[in-house]
Parts: sequence; C-alpha cells; structure tokens
Amino acid sequence: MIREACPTLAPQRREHIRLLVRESGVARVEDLRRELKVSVATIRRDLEVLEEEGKLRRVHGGAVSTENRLDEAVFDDKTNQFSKQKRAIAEEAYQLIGQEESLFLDGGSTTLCLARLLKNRNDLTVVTNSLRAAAELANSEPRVILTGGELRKISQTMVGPLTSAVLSQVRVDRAFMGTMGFCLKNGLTTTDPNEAFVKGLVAEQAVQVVLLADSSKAEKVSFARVSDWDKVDILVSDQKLPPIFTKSLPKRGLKVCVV
Amino acid sequence: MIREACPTLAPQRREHIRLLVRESGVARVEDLRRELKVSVATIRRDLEVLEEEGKLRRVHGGAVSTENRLDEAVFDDKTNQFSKQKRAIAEEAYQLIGQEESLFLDGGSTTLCLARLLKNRNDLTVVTNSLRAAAELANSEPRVILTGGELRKISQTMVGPLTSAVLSQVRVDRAFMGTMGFCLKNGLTTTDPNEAFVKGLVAEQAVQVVLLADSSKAEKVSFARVSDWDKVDILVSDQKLPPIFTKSLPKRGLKVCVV
DNA sequence: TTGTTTTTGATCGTTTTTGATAGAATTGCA
DNA sequence: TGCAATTCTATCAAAAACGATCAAAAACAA
Repeated sequence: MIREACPTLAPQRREHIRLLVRESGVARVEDLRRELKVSVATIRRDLEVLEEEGKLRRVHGGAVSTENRLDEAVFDDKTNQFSKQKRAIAEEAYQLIGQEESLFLDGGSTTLCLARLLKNRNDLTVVTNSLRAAAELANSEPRVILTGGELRKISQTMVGPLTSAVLSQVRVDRAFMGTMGFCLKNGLTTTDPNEAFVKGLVAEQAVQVVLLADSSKAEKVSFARVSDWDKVDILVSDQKLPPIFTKSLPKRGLKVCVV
Repeated sequence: MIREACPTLAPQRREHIRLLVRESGVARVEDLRRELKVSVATIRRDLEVLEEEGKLRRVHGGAVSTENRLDEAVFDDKTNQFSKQKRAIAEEAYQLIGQEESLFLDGGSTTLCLARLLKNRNDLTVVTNSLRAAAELANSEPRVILTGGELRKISQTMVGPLTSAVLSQVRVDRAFMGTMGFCLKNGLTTTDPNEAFVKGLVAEQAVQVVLLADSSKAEKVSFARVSDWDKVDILVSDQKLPPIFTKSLPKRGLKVCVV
C-alpha cells in the first residue's frame, strides 16, 4: 500500500504547522513529520504553501517564523529576484567609492544591494530617501541621514516638498540612482513624478551621478522624466546592455561599465 | 561517520551566536563550538554569514559585537519586556485619537505599540522621527511622513538640524511622546540632547501633547532635559504610577490616565 | 457504480550542509 | 627576529535535505 488513510485534512494540518512554527520560532521537517505522522514530502508541500502565504519562511531543514523582525520582513520580494545581476552591478559600483565620502542612495533593489555592501564602512556618510536602505543600514557602521518627507508606500521612498527641503541642505560626493527605464532619446524616466523630482534634484546637486540599471531597463520609457543623460556621469549595467548604449553614451561624456 | 544529524536549524544556530556575541561583546570560536556542539568549520561559516549581514565583526579567534548596547538596551528586548503594560497604555492613548487627525509619534516601544494600532486607519496622517514606527506603518493605511535627519542608531530615531527643519514645516493635532524618565521637579528627561531637542520642538508645536510612560520611568532623571510639565497635556501610565503624580499633575492642568 | 481530480508517499538524481584535513596566515613569546 | 601554537582558508567527501516525477489511494462528481 502506498498511501495510508489521511487522519487530518490538509488545511487543518497546515494550521497545525503554522502554530508550531510560530510558537517555537522554528520547526524541522523531521520533527513535523513525526508530530503529524505524514511523509516528509507532504510536510515540504505544506511548508511550500505556507511560505507562499507568507506564514513562515522555509530554510534548509525546516522553517522559521516570519512574525516580527523588521529588516527581513520588509525585503525579500524584488531583492532576490534578479539578485545576481544586481549584486554584480552593485559590487562594481562599490569600487567607485573612495574614503570618507558622502553618498546618496535612492530607492530600488540595486541600490539596496549596494547598501548591504556599505555596512562595514565607518568612514562613509549615506544620505537616502529609501526606507529600505535606511533599515538595511540601521544597525551598521556608516553614518545615515534620511531625507524625510512623505512615504510613498509602493516604493518605500520619501518624496515631496519636505524631501526637497532637506536635500537642499546637504551635498553628496556621489549619488547612486536607479531608474524604471532609460533610453537615448528620453534619458531616465520613472513612473511617479514626485519620485522623479527628487531624483532630478539629487542628480543636480551631486558631484558625480552613477546610474545603476540592469539591461532590462534599457529602451523602457515611463511617465515621469527624471533627467537627461548630461546629468549622469557613469552607467553601470550588465552585459546584455544593447550595444547602442555602449557606443553612444561615451560620446556624450559618460563612462559605461558592464559587468 | 562524517556528519551527525543536525539538531538545530542553521538560522536558529546563527541567531544563537548573534545573541551570545551581543551579550558578552565577544565570542571565541572554540567557546561557540562547545556551546553549540558543532564543528569549528560550521562556526566559522556562520560567523562569515553573520558578518555579511552586519550582525557582528569577525576577528582572529572569534567575533566581536557591532550592535552597540548601552543603557538604552536593545530595542527588541524592551519591546517584549513590559509589553503588556505598554500595550495597555497604547490602547488607552488610541482612544484619544479622533477622525482625520495628524499625529506625531516619537521613538520608544510604547509609541511603537501605538503605531501598530493605527495600521488600519486610512484617515490619519502620522509624522514620526522613529524609523521603527515608520517601518511598522510602511505597508499600512495611514499617510506617513518621516521627519528625516541623522539616524541615531541606538534609538533608531532621526535627530539633528535636518529633523528640526522638517518639523518646522508641519503641524500636528496630537503628539505622542515617550521619555526615559520623568519626575515632578525636572519634568521629562532623556539620555541624548539631540533626541531631547526634537522632542521639545514637537512638544512646542503640537496642539496636544500626550506622554506615554509606564511607571518604571517615574522618578527617573536622565541627562538631557526634554520639556517641563506645562507642555504636556495628558499623561497615560499604569496603576503603579506613584500617587504623587496623580495628585500633583492635575493641579498643573494635566490630565492623568492610569490603565 | 465509473471516470476524474486531488492528495499522498516513494524513488531518484541533485543540491546544500557539515566535518575533516592540509597548507597558509596570524598570534604570542622568547 | 625566529619559532611554536593557534587559527584561518580552501578543498573534498559523506550525510542530510531537496525538488521533480510518478503511481497508488482517496475524494469527488456524474
């Protein structure tokens, strides 16, 4: 006989698992199997469902609770998706940073990758309008300055007149910017005008502007214009960047790095 | 046999290490190996991961803490410690809030409790200089405005001149404040002058100031003066509040709620 | 009943984690 | 400085855990 009668309904069993994980914070697959008297395959499937529902987080050997914890709960959506490319881009960008600099990080997952790389640098000042970047750096070495302003929930960034007011009070050596799309004709564009305005303001003020944008953003045009190419000094992208950019942009005075 | 069954999940073990390092400030690889009953190789790998996450810094022979822990203790601990009282206080404070109001929340675990209660209110505007409160509200209904400013790591709040600049641009109906200590003679005090300055500024500008402070703060005096009692309109505390406060403060025009 | 869908358990090849080992690097001490 | 002891990194192999797949059992519908 391959299958035994099932004593509990699946949703009931999953609820049981959820409670076990929440109570102790962790649960191992093997323990759950013994507790619930089902095969490990079933446990794994249940964990998969529960993770999909956000009830817990799977780890090798079992699962851990997701309740509480600010830093991990907030992230993990877009961040892991294209992380390889983005991380490579972030690492390349990191090389640009010198000693004792002041930096600006705007919102976006690539700049968030970069934030992670800055954690042990106690010589840097990081200005950001990204709540995620701030949370990432909240317990690390660099000095962190938040721009303030109204929180735009969808991007977890601060925008608006209050943001502008603070930005006018600071000066950064290097600004690392993301974008929703870029093309030769329209330059950098993004969905939200408020967001675009802040980005534009930073691009004006920073000594050097570094655009971090993987190739999926190439030739995309969005609603709100951020800035033209002449404000950008360096573009860091990946190898799939269309050749037209590597050819044209240097003629306009930009440096292009592909990783 | 090369490998034994793993009794604890990797993230659990790493959390254990993190706490050990944070408590004593340092930990040697050999000690951790004995405590956790795994090989030194595993300990080293864990330390590597934790360092990557910025939770600690590796040194020859072990690791040292990067998370600063002074008298203000680490936040998560505080959140759980007196959570019952604090939650009761927060719930009482919540009753004060009307429709369509603008509120200020400052740092501290009690105000964080209050933030949780506001999540489903789409008619409110919440101004805060607390990164944790902002993170708590980041994916919820209320409009959120961050003050900006330099991030004070230990309290996870924004302070300094940039914060003041933004605060001067907004007006709130009700400010909910925490404090490190309060007494009749010195009013409200806290450890950090920057923090105190921001609190004082808010207290000046808010239409109504509500102090959320459990009885453990009573008769405590800290270094930096926040404000005198005449700026405070309501004190919400618990039943263990010394009677002297319930007697004296109403004479000074304050309302005192004990829960 | 019969036919269909869903759920479960077993198997197998792959990935991840762990522990051991060896050579390089660092530290402490003379 | 030189030497010994300790600790680190890199690498490999064993064990455990994993995902994909398939077939049996159960639940369901007509």
